[in-house]
Amino acid sequence: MVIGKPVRDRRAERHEATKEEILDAAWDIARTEGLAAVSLRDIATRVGMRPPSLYTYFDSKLAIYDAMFAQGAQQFADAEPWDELTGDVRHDLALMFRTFIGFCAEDQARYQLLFQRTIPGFEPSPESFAISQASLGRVVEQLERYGVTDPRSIDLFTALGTGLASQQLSNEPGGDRWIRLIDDATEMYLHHMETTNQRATAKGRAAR
Amino acid sequence: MVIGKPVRDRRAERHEATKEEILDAAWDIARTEGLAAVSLRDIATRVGMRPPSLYTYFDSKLAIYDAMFAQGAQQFADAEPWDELTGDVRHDLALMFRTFIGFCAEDQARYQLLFQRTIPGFEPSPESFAISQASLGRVVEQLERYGVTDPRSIDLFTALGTGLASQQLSNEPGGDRWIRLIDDATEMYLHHMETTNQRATAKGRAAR
DNA sequence: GTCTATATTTGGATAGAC
DNA sequence: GTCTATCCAAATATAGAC
Repeated sequence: MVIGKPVRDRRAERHEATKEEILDAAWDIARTEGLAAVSLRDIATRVGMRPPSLYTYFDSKLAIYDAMFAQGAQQFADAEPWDELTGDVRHDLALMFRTFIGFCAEDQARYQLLFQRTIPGFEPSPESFAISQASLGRVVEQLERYGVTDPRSIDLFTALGTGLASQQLSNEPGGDRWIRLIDDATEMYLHHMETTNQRATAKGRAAR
Repeated sequence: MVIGKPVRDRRAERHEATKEEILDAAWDIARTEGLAAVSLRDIATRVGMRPPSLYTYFDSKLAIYDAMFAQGAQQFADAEPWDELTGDVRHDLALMFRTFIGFCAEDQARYQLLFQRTIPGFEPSPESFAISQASLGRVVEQLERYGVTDPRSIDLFTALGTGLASQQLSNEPGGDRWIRLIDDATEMYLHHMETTNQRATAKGRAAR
């Protein structure tokens, strides 16, 4: 009788689990001490290792930042609310704003890592960057479905979302002073769509 | 005959001049290597000193960051375009956007230091912070002159400006892709003013 | 896979001579 | 005011034993 190869690689699974644990510790530090304050020493302490042992899992500190970037970008992709779209422009735009701004406001460190260049020497690998680019692409596609095809209007949309998120985070982290402006911002942007060369879809207009 | 006290204190003047030199060096490093990469060692090298000598001028590294913050806030105050206002709402709002966004886009490091919390452990002293708060206050006053008294609308204004600046800096530093949207943003915001409880002043309306 | 030991660099800060 | 000397701590990273 022949013994088959095991289907699961328990060693690899364990390895992956430990990598996750290390990243969790790194996020903890980033959130409490600041993204730039992450150190191998502190990570090691939290996971109960000595610093050199981390090199079994990551090639360098920047590799850890990169893995964090990939995680954050994936979380962003997972947060996209495509299954909650109703076809009503007003509702759907507000939903997109809310999702983006909520995601940003949820975690300042993650926002810094994903959307700003704050760590000297760090930039995401092409693979990690691709994840976040894909998410942005889906936002653009969705806007286009509502007739927003002018690149300038798309840029204005992202600027509005970023502005609300950025102000919320830097002036009142944890609060909702700018989050509460999402409906106003949506209304304002809707009017912009209607008065430039943009057209809301028939369904979108009908729902008003 | 009595010899009067010297009017100028040459020693103090020299001291101030050296402080400026040190801050200039710090800005150079911040702009080329990143704000977080500023170190006493590098500053000292650039000004031709040994690191300990810097303590004659500043009590600590954070004190240097604080002095940089004060400088940046003062530059912001000086950049305010109050003498270029015409009384035309459209013109003046666009001018305010352009001034703010131009100021931000000019220097990423300065933007980071003034408007974001990116250096672990740093926060501006009350004196330095007051400088930037005063500038913001003058912006608010000006908006109020145009009838924008609703705090929510004021917050929406700052969010729009911040969003354009932020997107410009993080996606296309040195470019003008979002800067070119200022007139569109102004138009959009103007309509928001007109449709909420805001009123443009008679003079502002008349000029349209 | 984890450790000890170690290298190396960097960094902020102080003491005290000149 | 500037320097040397020094401290101390933190930080990333490697070598090699277990």
